[in-house]
Parts: sequence; C-alpha cells; structure tokens
Amino acid sequence: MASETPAPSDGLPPTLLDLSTFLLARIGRSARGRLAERLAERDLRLWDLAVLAALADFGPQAQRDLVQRLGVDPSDLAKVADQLGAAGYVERARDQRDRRRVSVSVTAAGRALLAELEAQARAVQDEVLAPLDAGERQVLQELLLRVHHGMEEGRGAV
Amino acid sequence: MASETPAPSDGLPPTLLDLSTFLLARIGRSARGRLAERLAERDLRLWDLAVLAALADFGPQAQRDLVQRLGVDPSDLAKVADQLGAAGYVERARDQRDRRRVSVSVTAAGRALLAELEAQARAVQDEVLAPLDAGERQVLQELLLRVHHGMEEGRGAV
DNA sequence: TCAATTAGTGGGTCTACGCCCACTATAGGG
DNA sequence: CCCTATAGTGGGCGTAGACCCACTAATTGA
Repeated sequence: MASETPAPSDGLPPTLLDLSTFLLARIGRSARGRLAERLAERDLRLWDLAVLAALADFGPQAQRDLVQRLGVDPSDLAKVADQLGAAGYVERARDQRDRRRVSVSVTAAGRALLAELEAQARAVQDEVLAPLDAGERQVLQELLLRVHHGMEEGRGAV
Repeated sequence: MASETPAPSDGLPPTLLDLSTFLLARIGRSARGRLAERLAERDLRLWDLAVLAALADFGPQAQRDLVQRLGVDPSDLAKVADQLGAAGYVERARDQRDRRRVSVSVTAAGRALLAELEAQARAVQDEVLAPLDAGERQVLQELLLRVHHGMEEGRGAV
C-alpha cells in the first residue's frame, strides 16, 4: 500500500491498526523493502539471497530442486543462477547421472557473500524490531514460525 | 517473493526461516493477497477499505487529510474517492469555507460496506492465525503494534 | 528405435502499484 | 488586483514481480 511512503501525520485508522494482518503486511513490506534496497546496491535481489541460503543449508542440488523448494518459476531461477554463476558465487555443472540436470553448488565466494547478506538482513531486522527486547523477539519469532507452518499445511488438501 | 505460489515441498532454508522479517514479509504478503482477492470480487481494492476505515474512525474530512493520514498519492486518492462516490459509499461536497477542498464523508451504505469488509478481513485473519489461540493472538498483536509504532517514530528525524 | 516426459533456458507478457506532471479552481497576502 | 500557494483531477509512466510459451537436450520405457 505504502512502500517507502511513510507519512501518516496523525495516525492510521484504529480499525486497520487493530488488524494483526494489516500490521503484518505493513511491517513485512517495509522490512522486505529495506533489505531489497541494500541488496540493490550490490546488484543483487532477494532471490539471490534465497538461492544462496538454500544451497548453503541443503547442499548442492539441481535447479529443479531449488524450484520446488523455493517455489520460484524455473525460468526465473535459471536467470538468478546464471547471474550468480557469472559472478562466481555458485558453480553449475551437468549432473553426470542425469545430464539434463544442472547441479548448482555454492563457492567459497558464495558462502562469504551469503554471510554478508545475512548480516545485512539481521541489521534490517534489528532496525525494524528495535522496540522489542531479546525475549520479546524470541516470542515473536516462535509465533510467526507457527503461523507460517500453519500456512504451509493448509494447502495440501484436495 | 512467492505471492500465491505456495509450493515448497520439503521446506524453506532454515537460514531464511530464522529471520523474523522473512516470516513477517511472507505471512503479511499472503494475508494481504487473500484479502485483496476477496475485495476484487466486489471490484474493490485495499485502498477502498483504508479510506472507508479512515472516514469512519475520524469523521468527514478533506481528501487532503486522507492523503496525509494514509500516505497515499493525492491523485490516486482522487480515483478511489471518485469510485466510492459513484457507488454511493461516500459523499463528496465542496467545503464552503475553502472551496478548493472536497470534504468526504461516509454514507450509511458505506458504513454497511465497511462492516462487511471488516468481517472479511477478520475472516482472512482467522485463517492465517489459525495456529494461534486467543491469548497468543493478543500477544502477537501487541508486539506488532509496538514494532509499528517504532517504525513511525524512526523517520521523523532530519 | 521411437514416443513421451523432464530439465533447463530465453524471451516475452501481464498486472499491480507507486509516482509524477500538467492543468483548473480557489484562496490569501501584498 | 495580481502573484503565489494549495486542493483536486486526469492521464500517463516506470518498475518489480510473477507467469507463460516455445524450444533444445537428455532420459526413460515400451
């Protein structure tokens, strides 16, 4: 709704402020935007971070697997992987057992980059969650995690 | 990142899941999308809800004030107000003390609509927050509210 | 060995959303 | 009375994001 437009002089309608989902969307959008801004300075996008994280967490895997895992369009992932590869952050090699597949793995440079990006993400998070102390952040994280898991379940049906 | 694309088969990288801001953005985006979907069935957008809420909460006011309050572009607000007016949900009248201004007020029909939209927003919220009990939702709401207030402060400077 | 399926890729499209400009009408001070 | 500033409006623009189609290469099973 309002991306970087932070201007409510008096205040937003209580009717909206009472909706946790409204706050969720607004805060989340702001956080996302701030991180995207920082990444843009390095010519990176959020997907780059996501892909690096997936590779670091789950090890080398085919693009196909990244597509499934991250829920990204195969075509878009190809572009991300291509760019990360060109910059030396990931390596791509044909899988010898199934030469249709391209196995992607992080390089040392990629891991270093990931560490930096993660730090930036934490920095943004510290900004955004500034009003909360460590314990409260922990509580928030746990609640959000449960909500998130609930969302993932809720669609397996049919 | 993934709007209505809910497909992570195995699971997202823990590196991301550990970031509250990631969860915030993802959950918020999903909730926003679901509500927008419902509103679209009535040819309404999120801004329509926001404007009605602001009018109901703060009473009749000039478009200028709504612009300030909601942080929306004046030009865009004109379109929203126009559409709401055409549908009979708000009334617009030139302010006689300052005939440049257009004072907007919500009609009875507008209040009725707002009540319905609010119910829809609550319904979406119930879906999304399904994993949490009443007490946990309360905790979440309070934490989010504080974070949100923090965001509004943090930008007054310079 | 041929048909059907799958992985990856390049290119393009569609849409939502915020943003901005030009223009009119009104206000208000000098 | 003029000059500047403000309110509203219409139209259009730019970007990000997801999505989709066509095509190639490789696999697999009949």
